[in-house]
Amino acid sequence: MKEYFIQHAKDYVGKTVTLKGWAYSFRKGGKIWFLQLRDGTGVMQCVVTKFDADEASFELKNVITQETSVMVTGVIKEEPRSPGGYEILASKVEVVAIAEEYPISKKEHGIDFLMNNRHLWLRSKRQHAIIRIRHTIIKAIRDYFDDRDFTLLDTPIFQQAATEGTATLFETDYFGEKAYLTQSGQLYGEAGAAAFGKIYCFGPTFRAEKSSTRRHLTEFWMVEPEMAYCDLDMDMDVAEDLVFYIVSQVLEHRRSELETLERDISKLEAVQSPFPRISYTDAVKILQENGVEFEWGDDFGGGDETIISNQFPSPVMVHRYPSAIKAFYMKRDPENEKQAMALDMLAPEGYGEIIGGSQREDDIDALISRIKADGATEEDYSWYLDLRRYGSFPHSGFGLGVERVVSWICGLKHIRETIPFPRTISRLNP
RNA sequence: UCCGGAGUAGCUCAGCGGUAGAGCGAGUGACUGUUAAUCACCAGGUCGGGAGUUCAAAUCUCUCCUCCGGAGCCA
Repeated sequence: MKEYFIQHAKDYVGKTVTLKGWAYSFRKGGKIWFLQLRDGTGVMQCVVTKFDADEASFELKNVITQETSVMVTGVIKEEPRSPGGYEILASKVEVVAIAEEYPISKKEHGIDFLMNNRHLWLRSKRQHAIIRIRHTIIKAIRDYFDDRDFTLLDTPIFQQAATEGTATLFETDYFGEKAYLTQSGQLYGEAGAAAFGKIYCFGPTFRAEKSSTRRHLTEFWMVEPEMAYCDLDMDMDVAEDLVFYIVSQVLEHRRSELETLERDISKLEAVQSPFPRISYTDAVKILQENGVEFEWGDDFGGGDETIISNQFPSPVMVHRYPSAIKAFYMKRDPENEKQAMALDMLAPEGYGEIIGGSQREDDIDALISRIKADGATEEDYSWYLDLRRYGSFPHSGFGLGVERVVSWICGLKHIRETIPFPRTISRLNP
């Protein structure tokens, strides 16, 4: 049996079709009633009159409630008076299940109420638009790597050792042993780069940070490419190219969703490659010129990132951070030991860091001494060190946080709306 | 963890020592072009929990809980 979806309504003009969905809203009259039918792909106005529909269908106006599941059969026609430009003149309306009084109305609600009803809130226009843009962003990421000879390498979620510092690990019991939820697939990605040349991993990531801010989730999605025979400049080339591609795909395929969100699209259209690349040292100068008391060696706070990113319409890449504030696996700058071959990409409009990456340390002795300096042992990282023992190679990669990108592209005030069921420090349900 | 704000009807809020309120939503009725419809009628409450002050507490005090905003923390 053929299925019909509201987003393809223009292909159905003049045809009799059956639409299946839920009652989004309605207006009831004495001899006519209007039903806005939502089917997940769009909203269609259904017109039910005493003359065109059978009596049983017409009388359903007395029992139908918001979010009642219904099937409507009728002819699709163009209609300027309809919100979507098309409507269906119903010959038959069938109720599948009457909905109880729906808690989410079209008026204002507080964020706590909406988050408690997240499973229902997803049905509303705005959330629908965000999740569809998220989908397009994720598809763009996958297409980007798949089309450029990267191999997908799925990395484990249960891990034995930390990648990004032990303070933010979620600990779990693994048959009597301690295991941790992954903070990053990177170390495994490096093994993959030695096997396949160019790989990416893409999956959920967990950070037990006690951060309660508009840009932190405890569970978020990250894509991490890792590339053999790739230095920091090449790494930045890929990061820039990927983000530019994501933005262009959203602009091409999700314009109406951006409009639903009232996103200033000109800000996205202003994103142009090449993206600016500045060193950490230059970034410090920008801060100082803007009156911020900042010393070389400190890490940027949220406000600092905003000042830096506001200098540019495109995302800006800051490279060569002080090695002291960066992870053990990052290669030192051959020209300055105090700097790591690291890069962060900061999104425009104050959305902060969307990418963090680096050229990796390929010298085994340097790695071992830093592992020890962090209080860990060679044993803890024995398989990782094997990657340097058996054909060490220059390589680089980065991680892109999907929700930060969704938040920026959608122009959201808070990251909690970027994922269907957000996990934050204060929310585990629904 | 710190600072600030808030918990009153299904929802959003007003009331701030003296009879528990409004708008929206729900319900009932009218309407053949509605877009957050309009109009009329109507139901709806352990004022976050506990303790205290007072003749009297939604209102003042203490305490706990929850949420929100910011800071810190955080590739």
